[in-house]
Amino acid sequence: MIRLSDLQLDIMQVLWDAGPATTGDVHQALEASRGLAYTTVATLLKRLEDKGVISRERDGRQYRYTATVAEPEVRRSMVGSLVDQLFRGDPAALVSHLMGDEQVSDKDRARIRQLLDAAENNDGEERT
Amino acid sequence: MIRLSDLQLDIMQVLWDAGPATTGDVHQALEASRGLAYTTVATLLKRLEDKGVISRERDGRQYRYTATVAEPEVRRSMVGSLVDQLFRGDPAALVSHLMGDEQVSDKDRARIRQLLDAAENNDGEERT
DNA sequence: TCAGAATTACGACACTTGTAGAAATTGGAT
DNA sequence: ATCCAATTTCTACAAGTGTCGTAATTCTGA
Repeated sequence: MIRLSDLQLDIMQVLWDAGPATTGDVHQALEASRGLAYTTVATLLKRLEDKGVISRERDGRQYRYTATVAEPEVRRSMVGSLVDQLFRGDPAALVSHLMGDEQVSDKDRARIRQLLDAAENNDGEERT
Repeated sequence: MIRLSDLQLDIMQVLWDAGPATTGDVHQALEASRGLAYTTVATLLKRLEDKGVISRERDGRQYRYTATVAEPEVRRSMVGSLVDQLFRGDPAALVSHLMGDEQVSDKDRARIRQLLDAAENNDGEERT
């Protein structure tokens, strides 16, 4: 089970979005939102490598880091944990929660319905 | 924003499910799944109290702990974080993920649709 | 070739969490 | 009044995380 913290996720996001990146690239990408010291970013990258979720390859004087786990995989893992933790393993309960949450806009709710309808149609197709 | 770890959540779950409970009660409730030392449970409860998510009240020689945050509130908070973190703040993307996740059974998917249909009907009613 | 700028490596420190033993407290039975 | 068993408090330690500074290394332009 992969479990990443907020900050770790922010870094992975950079690698997922931009592909292989150097410490400097990541540092810059997070400049606005986080404003971390360059060396902090370097430390974080090293730890993520130790953890096995990214790898690096020399590129001139620097390293270029690449995610070795894909975003959907991390999502699966983390959403799964959350569902187990907070919804007794019942994904439908999570959706139910979402539909009743004021934090979720009506627009979002509408989109969720559309989405479900689309999925429903696909099933219909398959059964034909 | 409330953020609780697995173990912390397990403890809260006991308080949510069983209502006010003593250290011994919690210890026993988690015996099977966790097998923690009595004093470990005591430490955890103290920390949760420091954190402000539970309170305690003397009851004879012992304390009785009560959750001061409700389960839905913690769900809101934690699901919100997850959505921000992993789905760029888009709850529909989370549902989309759920619908495409092999981890989620067809039965679950069917239930989610039902659930959405029910919600849809309610909206219809309101508009009548 | 060699000095300076860029980059990496290493070490540090504070905080949180998981874990539990030792010490102190205390309510109740005798 | 006192002792015991239950309960709480205190202390501790190992991991993991957020955060950097200093030291070491290494290209590269002059």
